[in-house]
Amino acid sequence: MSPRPFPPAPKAAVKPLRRDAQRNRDAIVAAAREAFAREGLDASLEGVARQAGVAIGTVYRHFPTRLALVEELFTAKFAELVAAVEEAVAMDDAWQGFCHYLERLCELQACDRALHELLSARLPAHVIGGELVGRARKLGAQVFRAAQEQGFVRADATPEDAAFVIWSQVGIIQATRSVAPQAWRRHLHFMLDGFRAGCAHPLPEPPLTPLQVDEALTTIECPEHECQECHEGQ
Amino acid sequence: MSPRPFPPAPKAAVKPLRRDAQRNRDAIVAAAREAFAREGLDASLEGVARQAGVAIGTVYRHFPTRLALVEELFTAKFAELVAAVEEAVAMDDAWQGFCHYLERLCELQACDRALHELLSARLPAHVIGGELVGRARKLGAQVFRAAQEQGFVRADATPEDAAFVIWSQVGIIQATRSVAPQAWRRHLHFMLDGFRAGCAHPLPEPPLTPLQVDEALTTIECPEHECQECHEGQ
DNA sequence: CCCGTTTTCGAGGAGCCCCTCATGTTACGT
DNA sequence: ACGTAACATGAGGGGCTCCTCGAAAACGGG
Repeated sequence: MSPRPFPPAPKAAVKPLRRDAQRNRDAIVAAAREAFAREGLDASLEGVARQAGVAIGTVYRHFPTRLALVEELFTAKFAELVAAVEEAVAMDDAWQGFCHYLERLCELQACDRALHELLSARLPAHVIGGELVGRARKLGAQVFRAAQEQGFVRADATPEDAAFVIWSQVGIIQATRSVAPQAWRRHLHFMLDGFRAGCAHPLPEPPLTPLQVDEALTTIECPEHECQECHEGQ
Repeated sequence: MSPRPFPPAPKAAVKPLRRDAQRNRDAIVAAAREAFAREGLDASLEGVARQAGVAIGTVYRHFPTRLALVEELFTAKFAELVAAVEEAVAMDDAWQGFCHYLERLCELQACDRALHELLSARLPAHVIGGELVGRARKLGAQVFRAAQEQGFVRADATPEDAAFVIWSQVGIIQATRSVAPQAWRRHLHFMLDGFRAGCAHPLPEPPLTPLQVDEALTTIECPEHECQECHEGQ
């Protein structure tokens, strides 16, 4: 990867932070990155503050809401994801593109618990990834269809079935991470074989519609009961 | 059989509960069943008490620990599971047995969030299911091997790979339950096709060893804090 | 009907977390 | 060197849950 060719302030207009403030902000982001990767989206902000060596109030000054912090942390990751899909699209062999796409996706999930919670359902994706997620999904569908049209992927599958890969890896990764951190790759390849044309047997259920996937992804799976994040107004 | 001089205690030996106590106990169990099915193993015991119409202290009198309550609720379910596997073992067509086993397993998971947390990793299984779980696993392996020996299941898979089905369904069920409650069946059939001989392509990772599965299942997935193994690269 | 035993009740200590805000501190332009 | 806006602090109020324990109530055998 080459360094960014763009001039320094493409999105300036942001007030420069005071030096100490910037330092603290960086510490918070670093601590949060670790905590969220390890503990998921519910990581304690007080823990983050402790780890960063600042008071809790400072965290709230920089990131008025948990969502703001999550956004800060994960737009980069989402960009990585989009990059991966774009690579996949560009591949000649559509099956290899398909594999690459899913493999990269799972790889990203595997190192970051919060990311796979995000990808699975935990927060309104549009709030976080914005158009990045939309773009990734559109491109992903494209990759899928290419592989299907070239006859690699079974005809009765749809791009929505790729969601099964994401959703299923959540459990696999969580269960095996401490015992065999790469086991998800084995599972992925079982699933890839399941997607192949040639050994397709009838499926008992219709595919999810894009809308259903959308709902499943937007439905906030909060820790039961009432979820404050459902309420838009802060 | 000769008459015993002692009052028989064939399997009871449990002190009879006072009538009101029994009533409360039943109410607690019923409320807990609902709450655990809906909210998982972390369901609030105070919520259960509220729902059952008793005070929190009463819950603790009947079930001194959360584990005791879970045990009460789930030994029956585990027995159902064992029954399902036994049916599977008895089937002539080993592939059908295999399918039946996995389908039934997933069905049980699908209606009960706590159960699939239990089956996945959330609590030391030996504490709960005791020999039931052990028995189910042994029989499950038998079903698997039969299907493999009859040439239905790919040769490079092992009984341990069946754990992937359980683990993966956790995410699927959670994500799709509110939108398409039967979607897990579709996913299951993708996986079944992935297990079939005939379309097997090389797998990138070795299978888990029985011991690894055991560790993964016994490792208490505590609510965060303790597992920092998971970090690797960035 | 009475009284010992069993059972229930629910306030309360302890822990963890969220988020706010009045107060004190610091950086930086002039 | 100084004033001020920007920033940091952390106690504190509000929630939720776990679990304990002494006092009060209910049961049921004699």
